[in-house]
Amino acid sequence: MVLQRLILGFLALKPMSGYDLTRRFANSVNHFWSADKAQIYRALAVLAAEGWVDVTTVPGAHGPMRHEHRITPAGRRVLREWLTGEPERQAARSPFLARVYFAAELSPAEAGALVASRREEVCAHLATLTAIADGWGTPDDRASRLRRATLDNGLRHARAELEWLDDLARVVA
Amino acid sequence: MVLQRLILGFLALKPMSGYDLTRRFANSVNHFWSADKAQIYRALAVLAAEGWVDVTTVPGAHGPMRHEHRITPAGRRVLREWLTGEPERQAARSPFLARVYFAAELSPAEAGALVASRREEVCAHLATLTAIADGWGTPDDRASRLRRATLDNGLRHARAELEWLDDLARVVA
DNA sequence: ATCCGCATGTAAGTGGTTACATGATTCG
DNA sequence: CGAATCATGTAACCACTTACATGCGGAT
Repeated sequence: MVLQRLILGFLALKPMSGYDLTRRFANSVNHFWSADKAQIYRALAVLAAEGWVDVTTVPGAHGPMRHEHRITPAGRRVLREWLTGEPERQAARSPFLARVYFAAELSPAEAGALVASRREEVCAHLATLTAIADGWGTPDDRASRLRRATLDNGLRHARAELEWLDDLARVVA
Repeated sequence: MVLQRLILGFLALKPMSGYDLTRRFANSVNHFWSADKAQIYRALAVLAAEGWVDVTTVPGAHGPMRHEHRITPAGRRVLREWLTGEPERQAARSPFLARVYFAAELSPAEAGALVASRREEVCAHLATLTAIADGWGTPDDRASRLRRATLDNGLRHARAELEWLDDLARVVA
């Protein structure tokens, strides 16, 4: 569902092939939504069947044929309805917190290693987000500011996680 | 995988039935892992088939028969291996950030409503976590402090989200 | 020739959700 | 007598992941 809507969002900007969308997902929304090509091709088939996109086959600039997907008026309606509709609730699922919950089974040293490895992951993630933000540059219009806000969200949460890890390090010791 | 390990974690504390586990999930780890009974019963069948739990049928105190699941030494080994093993990476997926990313399709008023409704959700979540924390009382041993830390994680992230929403409100206006 | 990037998809499996289905006991 | 709680599960479906499979065109 959300994946379909995200694809409609991208196609509202310009027509794209499954390949284009796969790259887009990888380098512009990957910090809050990951999707691989198997999923994307399937979702595109559904969108076409629903009449939310039209598909035309065009010769690729260098290589095989491209299937270009263009959003239809019905597709735009669906996109708007999603944006203004009821929020979907996401089930909380954190494998790391699951480990922390049962970390009393571990020695202080082992628990410390668990926390340390998490800290490294979060630092790496923070660095990734910062690099993406630098790459995007300073946002100048409303759309850019909103896209940038999704990155800031990740940055804030990463910093919150690091602060919490500092507390946790004291608990496991 | 993680669900199976969580169940082993609970069974390491004491033997339980699928019903017991369902309630446990609902009222002690729901803030970082949700699981419904259909999943839990399926996972228990797998754990039994792997030889990580033993099942005995005992008469229920009031009602039908209970299937009591007891962790085996092999099960304890699997639990320990999970706790000390490589961290599983979780795919980021936030339906709300997905909307924000494409919120330029909305009017300022509509985008404002989106942000406001999110704020209410987060406030409600914060209240829920606070209530759970009050219900648990002050942790006195290591295990309790670790369990409590999983709640503190949620509290920190909820507060970070609220701060970010304040920034976002300025962007959409 | 061979590898890389472009471009398309299918198949099998895992994990999670929702709805269905049954039946006992206890309390009002 | 009916509703709630205890207690068990199955079936169908949806979303996501991983691996497989194919083939063109351009660069080394």
